[in-house]
Amino acid sequence: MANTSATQLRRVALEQFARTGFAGASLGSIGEAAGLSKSSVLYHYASKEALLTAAVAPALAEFAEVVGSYPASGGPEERQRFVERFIDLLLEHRLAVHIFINQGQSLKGIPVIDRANALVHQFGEAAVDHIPSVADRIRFGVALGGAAYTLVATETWSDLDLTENDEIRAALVDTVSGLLADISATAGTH
Amino acid sequence: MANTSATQLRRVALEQFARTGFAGASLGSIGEAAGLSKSSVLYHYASKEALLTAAVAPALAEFAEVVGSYPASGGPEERQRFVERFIDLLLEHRLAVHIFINQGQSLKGIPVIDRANALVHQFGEAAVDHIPSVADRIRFGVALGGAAYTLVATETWSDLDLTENDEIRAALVDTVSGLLADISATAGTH
DNA sequence: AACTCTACTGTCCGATCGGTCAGGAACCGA
DNA sequence: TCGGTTCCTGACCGATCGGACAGTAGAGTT
Repeated sequence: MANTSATQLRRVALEQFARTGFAGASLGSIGEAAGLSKSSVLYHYASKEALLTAAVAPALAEFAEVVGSYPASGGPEERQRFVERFIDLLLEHRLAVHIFINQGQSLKGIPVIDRANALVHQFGEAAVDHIPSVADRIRFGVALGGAAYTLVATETWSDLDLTENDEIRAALVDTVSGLLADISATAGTH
Repeated sequence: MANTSATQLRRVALEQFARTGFAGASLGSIGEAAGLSKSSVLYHYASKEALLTAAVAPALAEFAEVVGSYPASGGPEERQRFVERFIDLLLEHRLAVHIFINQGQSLKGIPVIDRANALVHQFGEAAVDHIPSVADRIRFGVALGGAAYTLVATETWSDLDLTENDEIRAALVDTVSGLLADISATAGTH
């Protein structure tokens, strides 16, 4: 029941949309990779856009939850918990995150992408709100963006299994926590 | 002489290839944005692939130079100089870097992209060679990948002029240097 | 005036795109 | 055995893609 054609299509589509881009991935090649015809893809999902929506929906929901839990004001232990949640989100949904980051602008107009863009914007505003200096905002961007990018790059250029790799998770949490700790140290003085 | 149709086309093409993806950007839309017809685009560049090649050529040349100057063994002051060169490269050629990072896999087979991929690979190998621990490799990835991503994201979601912004450059150099300093500190002990 | 070269364009072509539609095969409870 | 539902398919359509090609306007040259 868990491995239906519909879920298989979602998986394949997510990967191709992330790798080749939404425009570059054709319904035919997605169907072929899933062992189906183009017509069958359109049987399960009414349109290419609907397939994209279904493919990124779980990531979007979890992303919204994590962004909502951002501790604008809070102690270092709350911040630590947030970083871990964020890293876990990136690990689990790195393909969807890759789509949001790299195609968020060119796919404007597609509702699910607009919702993701709104979340990113809201996240950025919340962060900028309590991070006054340019240097600290850059640090914030390098920390979170760097973590997101590193996961995609690692998967692209090596063959490590990221989902089950606690060492990588720990290293990411450590690096990002370190960067953000520098921020709260200086931001706390304003 | 500097602002010919050919150079204008290169600029427009670089931006559209980065934003919409190589597959998503059509010769017609590139020509339209440059005030020319699709036929004129193909007059100046024999094919879409040739246009891509011409658009990223300067970035690729400089990238090769910078990667070649990577100080596998060297003091902290050499490392500092390398970081500054790298950040300047990202600032100047961030659109091309964006293409290399995000479309390097899907555009395999195009010579100029293969050359860029080889450089990235060579860069990664050189780094991994003298960075033994997983934690430090992650730190390395977050530092350089995060810097590259942050520039593109900043340009995407804000309207700052990055080329002339010394504050951002300084913040990036500082952040990346800090991360890499942690690496040389621990890597020196092996 | 005739010629040449450069920059540019409109038209046409085959391939591929997303999407529609009619229908086939397997299984269903009645 | 039958009608209904689910899953899947090939054939087809209009649009758009990258690219080929013939031709034109204009500036120089002789």
